Amino acid sequence: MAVASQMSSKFRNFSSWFDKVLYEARIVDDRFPVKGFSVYMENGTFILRALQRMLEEELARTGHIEMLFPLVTTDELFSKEAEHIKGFMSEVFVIDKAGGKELERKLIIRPTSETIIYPMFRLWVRSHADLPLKVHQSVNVYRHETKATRPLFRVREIPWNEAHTIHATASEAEEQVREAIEIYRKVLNKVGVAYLLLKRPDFDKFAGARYSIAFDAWNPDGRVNQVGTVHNLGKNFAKVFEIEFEQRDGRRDNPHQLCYGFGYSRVIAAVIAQHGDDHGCVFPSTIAPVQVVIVPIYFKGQEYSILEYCRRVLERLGNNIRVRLDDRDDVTPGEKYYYWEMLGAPVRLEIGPREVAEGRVTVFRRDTMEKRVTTLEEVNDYVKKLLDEIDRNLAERSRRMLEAMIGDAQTLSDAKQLISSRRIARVEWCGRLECAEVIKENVGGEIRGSRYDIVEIPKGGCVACQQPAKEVVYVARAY
RNA sequence: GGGGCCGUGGUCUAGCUUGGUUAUGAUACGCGGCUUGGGCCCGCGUGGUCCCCGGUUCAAAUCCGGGCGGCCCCA
Repeated sequence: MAVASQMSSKFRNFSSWFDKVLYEARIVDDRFPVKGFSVYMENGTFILRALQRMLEEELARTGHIEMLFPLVTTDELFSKEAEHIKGFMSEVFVIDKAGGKELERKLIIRPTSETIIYPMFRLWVRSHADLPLKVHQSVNVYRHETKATRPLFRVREIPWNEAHTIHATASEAEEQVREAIEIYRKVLNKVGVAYLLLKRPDFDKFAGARYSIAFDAWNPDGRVNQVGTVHNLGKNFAKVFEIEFEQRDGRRDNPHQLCYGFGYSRVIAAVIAQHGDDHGCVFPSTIAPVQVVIVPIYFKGQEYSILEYCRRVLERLGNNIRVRLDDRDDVTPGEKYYYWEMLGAPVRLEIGPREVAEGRVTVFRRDTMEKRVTTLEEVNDYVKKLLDEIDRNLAERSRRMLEAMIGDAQTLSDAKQLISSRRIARVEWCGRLECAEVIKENVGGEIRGSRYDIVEIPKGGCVACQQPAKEVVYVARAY
């Protein structure tokens, strides 16, 4: 109950807290005059690239090859898979003019790249020896969101990584689902983002998929933030795109396919939203643009010796730590503290006459706002350990917050109570669409799915109809 | 999809109800001085299509219509 009633202002007024932080921490500038399109400033870009590197490293390690596919498809290709087109048509950007003239063949800007990549897969895949084929690309996709756009969360230009794989058998495809989940899990762990791993209900799966698994990150306003999804497409797309391969026994068949996507901008949003506080961003060391900032505290006449000592600390920290010496002399230390706290630097070293005299360094950790003291000799080890400790603490704190946000509900009104107090409701459901609609209408949140990572067995009746429940599902408002 | 609120220097904001001097203040920015252990202080200076288009009026930041953009609530 007392989950977040008090605490920082991100829980009280998430939108204005978030907008202010994005702007002041120089993550994105959302003042670009086209709705849903924003500018990634230096820190946003740094973090995006850092996430990209981490993810692509995992993808490469697991045998994914990187390619780059075109931005556009045709409406003929786009319309091949019936469910797919139904799911995306309403939010697609179309180019129908070029050079002032109507195009005889309209172009569709990718909202996702199945219809761009799969015609090529048809050409490339010949035999079982070509499989598995695992391809990925980090690109922007475009969706004309009709609901209110929100910076990083719901935008019309979406930076993400999408992977597309082809497999000979259903069980290999199943195995690939697990690998994909593991890849995303690793990256999200490195930045301490806590999420629910959910199998989406049938009515909410990816358009054209057999089933969809999603990573829903928690958010201070109670809405969940889908940061990644893994879809098992079965043979649906292979059939309509006529992808075939020759098996060992010479028979031809359609292969099984997966596609999975990892939303960079939404992960950035999750990191900021989950770890941030009243002072601004709190970044884990894995993605912090500046991991350690050194703030000299000058005193008249001692500027030189203090700065000299700072440089010695800087040298000891070596090249493996992203460290910055803030040697501005027209800004007071206090102002620098606020500045670097807003920017989310995990560690700050304060160095004034005391430290110089005693051969010590005062160490401030951003996550808990605590200060400790170490020595010049030990500063490197101390800081390295502390950075790891901060990463662990952020992840742990965020995970606990997620757990605290989840509440069990036996009745619709209990569930409604949970949703309106910005929490996530766990309920039992019979699996019928009518009841999903009843839940949505009466509770104010939608069924996001059932746990994929653990088994939860329903013990009672559906929260809506009281008939025997088939699954335990999570209900929340969503971005 | 329905309803409500809002848009004023880079940022936040007063003024709008009841139209009428040079659009208010803070912050930021630039220069100088003083300071430096949590946003210090003093002086001088820069910075505005009052979101856009149209209308009403002698006169519009202010009233009306439309558009664009943002926030919130409901479905």
